[in-house]
Amino acid sequence: MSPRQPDPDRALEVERQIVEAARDILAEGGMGGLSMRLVADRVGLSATALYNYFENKDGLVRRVIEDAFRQFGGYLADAAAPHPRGSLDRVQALGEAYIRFATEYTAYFRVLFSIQQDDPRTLEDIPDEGGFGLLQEAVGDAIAAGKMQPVDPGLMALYCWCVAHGVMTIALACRIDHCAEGRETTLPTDPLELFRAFRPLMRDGIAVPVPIAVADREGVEV
Amino acid sequence: MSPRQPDPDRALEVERQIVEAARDILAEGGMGGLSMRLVADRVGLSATALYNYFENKDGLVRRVIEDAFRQFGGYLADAAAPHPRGSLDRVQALGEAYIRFATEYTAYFRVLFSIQQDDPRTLEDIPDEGGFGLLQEAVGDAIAAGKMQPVDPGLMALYCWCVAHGVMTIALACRIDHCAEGRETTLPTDPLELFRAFRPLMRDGIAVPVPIAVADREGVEV
DNA sequence: CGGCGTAGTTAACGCTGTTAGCTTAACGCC
DNA sequence: GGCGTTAAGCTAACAGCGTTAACTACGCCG
Repeated sequence: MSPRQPDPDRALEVERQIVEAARDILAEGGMGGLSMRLVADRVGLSATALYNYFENKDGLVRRVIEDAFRQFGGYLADAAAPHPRGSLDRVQALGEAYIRFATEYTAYFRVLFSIQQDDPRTLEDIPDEGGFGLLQEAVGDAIAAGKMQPVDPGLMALYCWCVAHGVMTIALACRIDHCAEGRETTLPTDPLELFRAFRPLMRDGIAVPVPIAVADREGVEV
Repeated sequence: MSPRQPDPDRALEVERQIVEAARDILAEGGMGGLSMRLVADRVGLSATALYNYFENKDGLVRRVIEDAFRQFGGYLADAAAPHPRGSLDRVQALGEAYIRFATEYTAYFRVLFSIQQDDPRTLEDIPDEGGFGLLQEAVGDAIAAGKMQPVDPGLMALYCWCVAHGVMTIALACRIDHCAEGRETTLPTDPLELFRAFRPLMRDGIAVPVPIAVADREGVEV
């Protein structure tokens, strides 16, 4: 016995090339442009050879997504780094970086947060450690510093995430400018500008505040 | 001459059956389960016959989406009807109906607001008249009634939409409960509950308010 | 050298959207 | 009634997809 030994280094190298090709194709033409045969052509293999490295197309895509999530996490971390912990600016910077990443790497974002797939399990590992944990930490610090409402940091972080994610997904699915047709004032069509326009509403709320000290001084009026 | 006349009534009836079959298949198995041959089988035609009624698969899907958007608009209108115009409850009811529709008709919602497609133009007509216009109206009334911050109603409506949409798309793409792993408190995993948990944050903002009357009385403390 | 396992190949299956070409049926007119 | 015209359907086919089965070339070890 003792047949031919597998070469782990070479296998990893080929695997890396496959993932890289798949990533490029995905970034170029989106999910619809990705096929096993095309990936195989790029790395100079036949389509069936890919099945030696990945169980199936789903496995390959999953791998690309994992890498993209890691890159996403790094992107967010870089954006947060310049801002001091406990500051609202740090939270805002994370939100804006979220939008910028989605704008810059739209094809990735589309795949990362597609609502098409029936099994959201594939996404459950990476975003938490990468992105959401970072946001939750920043939010927790800001709450501890008295800059944000003293609520559950997880809930607060999730809320901030929802706003940024909502802005981006709506911007990708619909044309915002069309929502405002026939209006006098114009809405920002750029997602980042829109997100920034939301800042006052996020900070101070959508309802007219009823400050206690003022409320018992006179009738509620704004 | 004088050849055979086309029968518009029958053509419309067949077209209706095709759309209905496509809608059902979409609701059952999502976008991935929809194929021309399957639709054709359901209505007792061959796949190629569908091309007499729709330009291609995209056209058929677009038609189904249009219908779904109309249904969506009606769903929202029904939810808003019981609440008086100008009330915050009406706005909140619209938001909750948004979540409920997405939960109840998930397959529709996935197709309606997919971020996969590269052309968001297809979505641009219906949602405005159906859903967004309604929300914008409710928000405008609430602002006029002094219940909401006096900002551009379009911007305010878009903000509310982003929150609801963010909640739903995140819930569909990731598992919320996994975001909170290893935490002491638990986050609501149900989208509707989560949206309701966000209500205080939406109302009063995420930042600690600094009421003027209180701020100059003592140091800022919460 | 003989055997064995790795890493690749080609051929094929069943599916997809879509087109071309053919057939059937209904209608009005002579 | 027969005929031309046309709507509406059909089958066959093409190119592409993910995936499996069967086969081949290569290198190691005993």
